[in-house]
Amino acid sequence: MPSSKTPPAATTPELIWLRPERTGRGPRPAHSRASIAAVAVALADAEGLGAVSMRRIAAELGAGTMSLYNYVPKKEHLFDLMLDAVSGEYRFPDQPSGDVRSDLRELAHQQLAILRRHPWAATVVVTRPSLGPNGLRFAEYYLAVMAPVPFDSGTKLEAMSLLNGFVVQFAEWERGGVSPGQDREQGQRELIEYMTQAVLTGQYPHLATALASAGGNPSTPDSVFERSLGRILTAMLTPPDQPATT
Amino acid sequence: MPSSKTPPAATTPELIWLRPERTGRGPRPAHSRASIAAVAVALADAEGLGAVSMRRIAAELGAGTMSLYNYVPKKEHLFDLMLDAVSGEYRFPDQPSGDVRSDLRELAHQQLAILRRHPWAATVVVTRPSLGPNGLRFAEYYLAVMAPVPFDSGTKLEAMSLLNGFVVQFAEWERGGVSPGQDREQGQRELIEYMTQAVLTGQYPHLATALASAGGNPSTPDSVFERSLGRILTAMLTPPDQPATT
DNA sequence: GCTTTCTAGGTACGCCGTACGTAGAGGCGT
DNA sequence: ACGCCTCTACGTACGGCGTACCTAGAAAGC
Repeated sequence: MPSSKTPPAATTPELIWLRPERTGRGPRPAHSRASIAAVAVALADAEGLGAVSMRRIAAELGAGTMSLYNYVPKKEHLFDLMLDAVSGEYRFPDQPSGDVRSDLRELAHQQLAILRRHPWAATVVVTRPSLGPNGLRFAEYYLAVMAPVPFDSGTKLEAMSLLNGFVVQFAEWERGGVSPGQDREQGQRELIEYMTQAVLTGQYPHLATALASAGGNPSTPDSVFERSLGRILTAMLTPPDQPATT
Repeated sequence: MPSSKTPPAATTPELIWLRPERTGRGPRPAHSRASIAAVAVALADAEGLGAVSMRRIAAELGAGTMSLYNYVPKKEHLFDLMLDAVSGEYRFPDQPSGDVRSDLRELAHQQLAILRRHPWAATVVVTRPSLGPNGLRFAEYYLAVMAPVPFDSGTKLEAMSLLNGFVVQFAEWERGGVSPGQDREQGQRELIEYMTQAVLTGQYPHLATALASAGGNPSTPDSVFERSLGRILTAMLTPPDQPATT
């Protein structure tokens, strides 16, 4: 009776964190998930996400292309590893300060800093929100910060998504929404040119006045972030059915 | 003196909306940006964003691969066209109702409906926020809705980003953050499995309790959307420096 | 020591985006 | 009316991609 051999385990898991990095048999691997992730992160930082290919990473490691597949079964998993690697850059205090709002603010600032250091990460996190060990650390600390707030856990996690989503969107917006090698300056200029000439058709009166008055106050990205963050925090910490209307 | 021949116009614009669709010379084109976009949208709806390739679209149109490049100079521009095509699905009333909050709510619902009809659109909009004619229509109507609100235009546009960003993030989250052909069910199951076993290590006490209490109330996606939307609206409509703390 | 299980890596397939060149159609200036 | 000149259509080809599949050989367990 083969019952002690573990039930067939179905198919091998798709989630990389469920695959053990090493089983103990066979030759010692020459690399590790961590080192692979580090190389990939460095490459993406230097040349953009588009430069990250299995071949390239393998070459950078001095390995054969296909050897990489022993560590990273699919390219998507590489992104998971990269994301979790940069999530390791968070620095959490041993204890939340007790001031929920300012702790959340600090968390958001760290997240923004990380996304600025690794601009590709915003793109990745939005399309592949995988929760590796460092992602869990983040969630854990976040929940610790939120401990004094009297919401149920589901609501707290919804609020976390709200906050994360905002920071990521902001980072992506700040990047100018440009693809790898593109010139941000030119993109901005052309967008303004297009909007200006669209507005001249008279079909967009409100946009016209908005555009006209926009020239005045060129507020810095940081101040925009600060203001919007304040709003988001307020929204997060408002009891669920507070708003009077609708 | 060649001065009447128009100044060199620098380089051809990168923004597709700045390129005239047709100049009037030469043979009549057999296709149009609109028809191309329609084909691409249908294909992405049916087989996912990954199935959208220049070759495939051209084939679907009955055209040679390279002919497509007469209409769409780069693949990225194809995404711009697709996005603006689905943005054409918005239905705006002639006049805002005057109830800002409920008009914004309606706008958000329409946006969510569109993103549910075209799941790929969330991914695209986040990496390539291009503003085509229909995008401008949206912004215009949004500003009309916001007309009674006494913020300056910059702040209103920031608020729009907040709202858009939220809806997009929600749609992406709802999709389960899975890549084209992936099985969402399995992804969810594996994620839960991983979190469960991670929590068992005792390193994540808050997560543990959150996970334990989460089993109770399996709130529907719609109710989550509704609640979070309410918070976002509150955040948007709160005067910029209202919050007392920090 | 034998077996079993792992790692390393080469080869090859079918995709992709797109640079470039050619052929011909049709509007415009004269 | 005619010719020019610009535009469209599209085939060919290049370099790159992810990865399926296969062969060797190294080390851990019995």
